[in-house]
Amino acid sequence: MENTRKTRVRFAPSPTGPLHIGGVRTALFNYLFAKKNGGDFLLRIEDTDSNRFVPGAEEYIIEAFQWLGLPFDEGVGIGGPHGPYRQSERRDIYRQYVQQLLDAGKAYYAFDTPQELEEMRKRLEAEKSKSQQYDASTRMGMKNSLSLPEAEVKALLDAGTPYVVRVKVDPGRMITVHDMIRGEVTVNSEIIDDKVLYKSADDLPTYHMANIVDDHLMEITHVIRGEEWLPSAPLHVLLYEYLGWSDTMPRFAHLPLLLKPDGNGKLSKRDGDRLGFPVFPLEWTDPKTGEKSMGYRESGYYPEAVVNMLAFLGWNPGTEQEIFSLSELVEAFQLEKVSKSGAKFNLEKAHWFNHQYLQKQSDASLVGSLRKRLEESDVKGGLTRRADSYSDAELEQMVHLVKERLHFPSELWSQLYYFFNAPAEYDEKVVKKRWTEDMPAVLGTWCENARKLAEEGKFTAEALEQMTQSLIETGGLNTGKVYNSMRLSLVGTAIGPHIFDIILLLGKDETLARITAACQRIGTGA
RNA sequence: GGUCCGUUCGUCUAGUUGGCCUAGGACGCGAGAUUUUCAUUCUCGAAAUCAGGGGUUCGAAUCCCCUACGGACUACCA
Repeated sequence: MENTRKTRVRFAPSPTGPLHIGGVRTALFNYLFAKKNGGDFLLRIEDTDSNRFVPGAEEYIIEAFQWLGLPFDEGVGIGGPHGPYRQSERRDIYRQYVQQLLDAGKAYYAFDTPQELEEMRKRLEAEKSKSQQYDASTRMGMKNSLSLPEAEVKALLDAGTPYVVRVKVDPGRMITVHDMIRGEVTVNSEIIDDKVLYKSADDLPTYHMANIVDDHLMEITHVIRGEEWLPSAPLHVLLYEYLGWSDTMPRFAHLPLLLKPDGNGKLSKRDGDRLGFPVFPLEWTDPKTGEKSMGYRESGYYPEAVVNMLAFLGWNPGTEQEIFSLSELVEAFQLEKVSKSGAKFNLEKAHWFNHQYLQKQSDASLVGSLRKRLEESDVKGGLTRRADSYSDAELEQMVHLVKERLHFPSELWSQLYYFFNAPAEYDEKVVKKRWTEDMPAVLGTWCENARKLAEEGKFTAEALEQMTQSLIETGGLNTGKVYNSMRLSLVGTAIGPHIFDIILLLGKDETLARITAACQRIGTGA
């Protein structure tokens, strides 16, 4: 029977804010598992807490997965035969199953007010009682349909007294969860409390109830979620039993947590702010405070790189391959290979992954972001030529020169700015180390030679290099000093690709102008 | 406090049927090579007595027990 069911998994976030990167990883593992097994990947929105609802969060989640390239087969935004997929729209469905539990004596009404619950906890704490929970050992002292006479319960109900429905957990049973990652986890039912299943506050079930009902109705075969759910998994197993669904209960897999890069503990939004890296896939602006949080997309990450990096946090194929496309990940993925312990997020490695994916991009595809930055500079002024005078082909050649050293497209400008701005000043250290008194004369000759070559139509890398070499040889000059002085004149400091590549892209006129300017300014200024 | 989960280089991890592990790879770090510079690239290197302690065994990172430490959970939140 197990074999005949199609694999179906779900990602079930709450719309309480932007999607955390840990949530993205949970979703990714669900996706990989589903696709590996030819199954479905659903999106269900768990909005049973009206207090924490944040406008825009649902849209954010959908957009994030579009950007990441992890499409859902079914769910909010797509539809499907098991809808609605938003829990707030499933009230009537839940009510029916809560009633079933009530009728079967597996759940009961409780009328305790928040203050009364608070008092109970304080009292039990003062008594140093082993457990401070609402359970078999305490429920008879509270106001509920188990402790109160039937007539009183009916009167309370008829009067419209607010109530919750709690699950009735009988003590003394061993409940075991078969976790695909951790193996068997067994607990005594006495440590499970009579959790609230149905809230009076917003007339909706709690996570525990909604989750079980939906997973059953949506024919979910595997529940793959974060480790924070492991402690409540036995309750869920019990609920499947109470509802009579044990035979189709999904298999569980609890994923290790994503930890802070430094110290211990769960990765949080604050860590991102503190350490300056994105914790969310997309940029997010808090609708209440207007506070902005950075996103991977806006920071220049490639979605494929984010996916690849996330896949390797807590999972490993067991081979030495690290760069995986999505389809390769699907192919290689095995839930059994997910590690048990939490994984610290590593920013350096994230950069490295992005570097790898940036190298796969074509030069032409990077021209756009260079041009955008160029146009911004043009507005500020100070460029040697107007932004629109540069052709795509020209920019593409520049991109080609520096691509291999980039981690992000945004670094293009810091690697290429000198093509667009003549040096405003010259790096003093380089001047001291490389520039000699005879340099103006040497470079003056060089300029004359270059001009001659240009007249002969031989302003090429080969010819220029040959000319420079013979100039050095005949003059008995120091190679490093000459080349670096040229670089200093052209760039302003000692960085960049091969000097003749720079010269060719700068063009004859700009090259000669910059060298001439350097000879005058460095000679006289210092 | 209670319950549960976890613990191999700084970090992510390989290792899962005990011997091929004097513990492998990657990121980062260091050195060297190449280069006119910076970066890239390449090569080499440092880096885990496998949390600690007891067993079992001819032999343990791998099996068992204990301890320590870390984490999660313990709401009418998910």
